[in-house]
Amino acid sequence: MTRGELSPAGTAALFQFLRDGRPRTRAELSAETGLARSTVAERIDTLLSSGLLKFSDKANSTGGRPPTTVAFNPAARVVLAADIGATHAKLAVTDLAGDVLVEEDKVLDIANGPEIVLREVCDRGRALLTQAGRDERDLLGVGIGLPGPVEHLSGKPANPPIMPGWDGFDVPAFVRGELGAVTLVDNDVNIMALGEYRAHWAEHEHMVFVKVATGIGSGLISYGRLHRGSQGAAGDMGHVRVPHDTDVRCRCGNVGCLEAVASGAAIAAKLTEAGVPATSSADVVTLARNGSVPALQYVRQAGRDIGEVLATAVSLFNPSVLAVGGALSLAGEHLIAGVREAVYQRSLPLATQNLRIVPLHSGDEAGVSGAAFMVIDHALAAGQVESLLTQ
Amino acid sequence: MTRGELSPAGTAALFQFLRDGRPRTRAELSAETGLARSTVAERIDTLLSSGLLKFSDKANSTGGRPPTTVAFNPAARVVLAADIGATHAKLAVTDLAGDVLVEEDKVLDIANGPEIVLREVCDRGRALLTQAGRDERDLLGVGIGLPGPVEHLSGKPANPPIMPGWDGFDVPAFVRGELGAVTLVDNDVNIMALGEYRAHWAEHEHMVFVKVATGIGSGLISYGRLHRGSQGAAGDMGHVRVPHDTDVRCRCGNVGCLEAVASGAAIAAKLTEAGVPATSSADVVTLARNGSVPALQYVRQAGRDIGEVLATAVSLFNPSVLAVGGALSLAGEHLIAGVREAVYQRSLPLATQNLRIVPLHSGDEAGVSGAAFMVIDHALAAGQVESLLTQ
DNA sequence: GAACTTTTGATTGACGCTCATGCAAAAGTG
DNA sequence: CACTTTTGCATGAGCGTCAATCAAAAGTTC
Repeated sequence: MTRGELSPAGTAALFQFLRDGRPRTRAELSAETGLARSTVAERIDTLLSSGLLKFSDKANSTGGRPPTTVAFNPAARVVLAADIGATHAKLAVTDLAGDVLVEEDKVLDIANGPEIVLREVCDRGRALLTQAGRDERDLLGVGIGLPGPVEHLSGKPANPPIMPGWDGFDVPAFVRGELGAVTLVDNDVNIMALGEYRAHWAEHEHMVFVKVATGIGSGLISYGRLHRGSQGAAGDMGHVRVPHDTDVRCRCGNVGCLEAVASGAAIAAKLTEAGVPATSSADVVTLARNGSVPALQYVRQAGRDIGEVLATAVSLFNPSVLAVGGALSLAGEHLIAGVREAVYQRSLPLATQNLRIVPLHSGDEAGVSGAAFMVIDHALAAGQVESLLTQ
Repeated sequence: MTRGELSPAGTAALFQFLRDGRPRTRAELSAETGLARSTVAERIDTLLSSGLLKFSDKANSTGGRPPTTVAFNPAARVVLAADIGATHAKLAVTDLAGDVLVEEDKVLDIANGPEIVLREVCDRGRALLTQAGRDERDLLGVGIGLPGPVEHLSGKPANPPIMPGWDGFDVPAFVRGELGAVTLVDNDVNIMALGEYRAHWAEHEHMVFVKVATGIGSGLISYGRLHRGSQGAAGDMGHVRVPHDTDVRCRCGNVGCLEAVASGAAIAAKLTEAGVPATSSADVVTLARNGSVPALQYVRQAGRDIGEVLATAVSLFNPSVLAVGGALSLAGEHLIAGVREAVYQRSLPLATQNLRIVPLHSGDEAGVSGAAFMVIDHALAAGQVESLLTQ
């Protein structure tokens, strides 16, 4: 009787050991998993020929033949990631480590509706694949971030305020029709949170990410996983009440909403009123960078206001990392300084003693990186790897 | 070659299918799992003899011999659960469905320190076991809730404000020494949240539970799992700022804390000041039940204040259930009415359209029930069941 | 360069788990 | 009582895992 051909479940289980990217020798794997050397060897062979593993450097010899090591091979497949905003999009092809291989910024108008926008994304995606030297058969999946609430399970936008024509549109079905690949969708703040978390803070359990731009939103990571909420609406911060400024009217109809007080749009309005013309977050950032005193003051105060709300989030959610990103965070350290000021003042010592309040480390790649991780986490999870072994 | 004796992993996997308590026939299990009839039969035998399954009613005949059904047997083991408060404790022995078999309320002072308190809990626990007709060998584990922050992984209280002598005490080691059973510990609000969730809202993904008594705290359930936070301090609501009343000083040194405005202690103080003497939450409840107008007004206003903070929690966390419990919630519908008023006013429609704001369904059993579920979930999870099969 | 050490790949038989099958007894229905 | 369906028991085939062995490969040490 010859030895068995393959055990998909067992092989996938071994692969999970190697997901972290650290190279290991066969002997180490045998010891770690408790499997026999022959079993490990056979499974390694399967994984090597599927491409999911690759040979790594030889380890140091201890007097005899040095052991070869094998490691996760991020180049086995690629992911197409799209971070779609209201007026432009960033596309990228990443490897399985979430590292961007090629990327591209595109001007597009989300208001053109899903067919036009998504077809363009798919067309440019194909071009990027080619540019990266890969093709559609290498696609592990497609990850898309959209600027509005998304029901993640179905991939359909849910009552998005700024995406005419997108409500209920079956994004995964459309993209699958174009590119033939599994497609996952989430809102842009969530994928930024995921990208920042997985790229820089994965050893922490809980994180809060806040994006301050034209609007204000946040993403929550609980036990390393995005907390999406029951409507996919978790992280909404824009219409939380700020503990002062209760007279400011918000477009939502309420008063004192954070977005009406501390968003890029709100600051621009305040500046204009103060005689310093500004219409957008970008204007505010430019002014702040050029040393405009009122701009700096307003940005810092916005940081404090946001910090007031984040103090509540910190008390409730008790994260160990609070990351601040979005266009307004590009106006130097003033925003985050205001956030720190308010959070440390308003939170109990227990909640802040191990809390790090940091600017976004990922820069503007956070979105596509997170979209990629969303796909990678799904497709490389336990129970999904088997399908990658046959090919 | 005879058929194999047992496959612990596979048998445990079959058991997970039956965890929901629904009786099933062997044929159904074979179809659901894809396993052969003979394999299912053998595993069922193993589970029956371990006691984890029991025979259930016969299903209806379709013309021939009616199939027997098997179901999860909650009586296979028992759990000792303790919900320890500042001045008294509730102990219970539950079955594996979390149902209370026997229970007991005890007066005790947490300030006596861990040895005295825990020894008494263990002694009474043994008595309760006997009363339930079981003994220590039937113990699946012990679950304990404590009135302060707990590092759940180690089971050690972490800087508890009202538990002198408990800081860093190794509760699981002590209890294991007394009763020889696995012991899990968490704070009392978390176990109440878990108890309420598992007993009444398990089909929902996300829940927020708030306990309003002498203090104010909350427990968060994310994807059916307690979100404990990085210091085990998640859910702290007492020192979140209320968007008005910013002049009220709190014992924590800050101003405008929710606890200084809306807790049972705060209401009692306000009533006393208004000429209606009251010193505790219980006094407030009694007054409110007797129709004291100022008491009703203050309770309702406390509900609004708490609702203001919960509105933020709802926006951020986007639960589908918000459960309100704690001593003050016993003062009729006034507290929850205030909560509803503020939450619905201050939250976006997307977050509230599927939100239910409900009083605690579990009553004062929520704590022990949650402590039991904490143990059950841990011990009956994938990978833990195997150890129960050998015996 | 030779002897030694350690890893690797290939081979083998033993063993245990799962499956499909068959059969007789059990326990109902009509 | 004939019929139907479930159940328990037995059997051999197939497959995966393991332990053991051996020879080749690839370094280190003297």
